[in-house]
Amino acid sequence: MKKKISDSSIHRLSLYFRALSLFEMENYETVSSKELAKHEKLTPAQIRKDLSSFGSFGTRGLGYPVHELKNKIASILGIDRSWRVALVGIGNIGSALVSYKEFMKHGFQIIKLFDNDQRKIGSNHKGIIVSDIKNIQQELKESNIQIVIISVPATVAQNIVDDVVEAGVKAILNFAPINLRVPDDVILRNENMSMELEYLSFNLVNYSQEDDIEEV
Amino acid sequence: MKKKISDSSIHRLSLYFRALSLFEMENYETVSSKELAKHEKLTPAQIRKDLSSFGSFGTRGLGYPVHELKNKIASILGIDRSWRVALVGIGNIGSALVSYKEFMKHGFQIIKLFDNDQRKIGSNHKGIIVSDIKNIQQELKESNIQIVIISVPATVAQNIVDDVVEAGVKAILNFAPINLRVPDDVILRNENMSMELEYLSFNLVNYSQEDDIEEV
DNA sequence: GAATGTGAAGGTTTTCACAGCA
DNA sequence: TGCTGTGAAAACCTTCACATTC
Repeated sequence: MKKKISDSSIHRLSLYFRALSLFEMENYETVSSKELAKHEKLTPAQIRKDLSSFGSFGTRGLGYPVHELKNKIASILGIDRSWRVALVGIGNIGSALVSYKEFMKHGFQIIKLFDNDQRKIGSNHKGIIVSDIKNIQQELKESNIQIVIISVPATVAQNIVDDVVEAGVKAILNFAPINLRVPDDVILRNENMSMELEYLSFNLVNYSQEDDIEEV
Repeated sequence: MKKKISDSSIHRLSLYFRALSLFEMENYETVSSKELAKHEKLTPAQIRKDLSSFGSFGTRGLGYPVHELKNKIASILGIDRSWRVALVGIGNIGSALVSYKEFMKHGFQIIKLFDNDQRKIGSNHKGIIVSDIKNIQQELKESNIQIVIISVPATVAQNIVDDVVEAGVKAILNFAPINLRVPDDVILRNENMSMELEYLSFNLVNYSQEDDIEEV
């Protein structure tokens, strides 16, 4: 057991979960890898391979039981429970994330907010009082926070992450456009929104229709 | 020429650009693949490979000229120019993106906003008057929009994308948690913020320290 | 001496194709 | 018959290692 699961495979599990939620709402009992593949623009073989690394969930000749598979994936992804999340930096992006319903839907409960701006400290965002970042270590521990979202300017992000790590948090989602250093036992992911726009511009510049005629 | 550049390679170019901007600010003249690699937690070989698919930018024994390479990458990524961007859906996420400075820094100018909410239409966000989504096709064409950002609820996203495509836009960045259909000549990228949180929870659940002892 | 540029090797991920089961 | 589960093959991506250049 316990082969390494690839990053892309984990990401695809999120897609499967989302697709299955939709199929469930439309009262599908079962769904085939082919249908799922079509829905998410993937190949049936890939879906079967992905799922097979966690077990045999389907029935030959029939497909996968929608409700059951959805629950199974939720459990694999760890979104069948509630996660205690804190968010640091109540700027543009930060405020938007506090109200972002998709997070709650998947069990990510933002229950603590931090900022260093005196005007924001003590204010109420969606029922949460903003704490002073000075007390972050203590408060993260007290509230048993499991995941921290960083949405502060790049210049201060590393210092904050150091505090967060020292407070014992093992999972961090970083929106600051900078590469942060964390110890090996801490999982860090970056959300870099410019990156996808740059991907678009790269493709607009390099692969516009006309080019396709040429070869080699 | 014209080998296919991989998605991850394009994404890494964005990282190189960011790192080079920093090195430039610190007045580095040249930088080696080793230094860049350390900065972005990659391998030197990978950086050299990535860059070599676009040309020979370095000097053996010396490294890469920071300023020049930065400009070169900007040109490859197409961020050495200004892009005309429209944003649809002035909700939580939408409003945050309008004020997101990283976009402007990389040449992505949000110059049109659309919404279907009568209370928002006509209002002013960062100097832009929100247009009625009814007129989206005409206004996208009139303003020569090249990239559209979708930040509307999942239920209405496909309809809007259909309009956007019909207006001739070839690049779309989608924040709605749904898989959108577009023709082959339109580039669509998805920004799925829950996905990264789910990646974190997967790892918290499946790979906590203790497990590492076991094998096979 | 130092660091690039790059074929070749090695590793990982995806796809194929089919045996096996409902 | 229809669709899963899975080894094997193919495709893709990363790392190695070294000849080459400054």
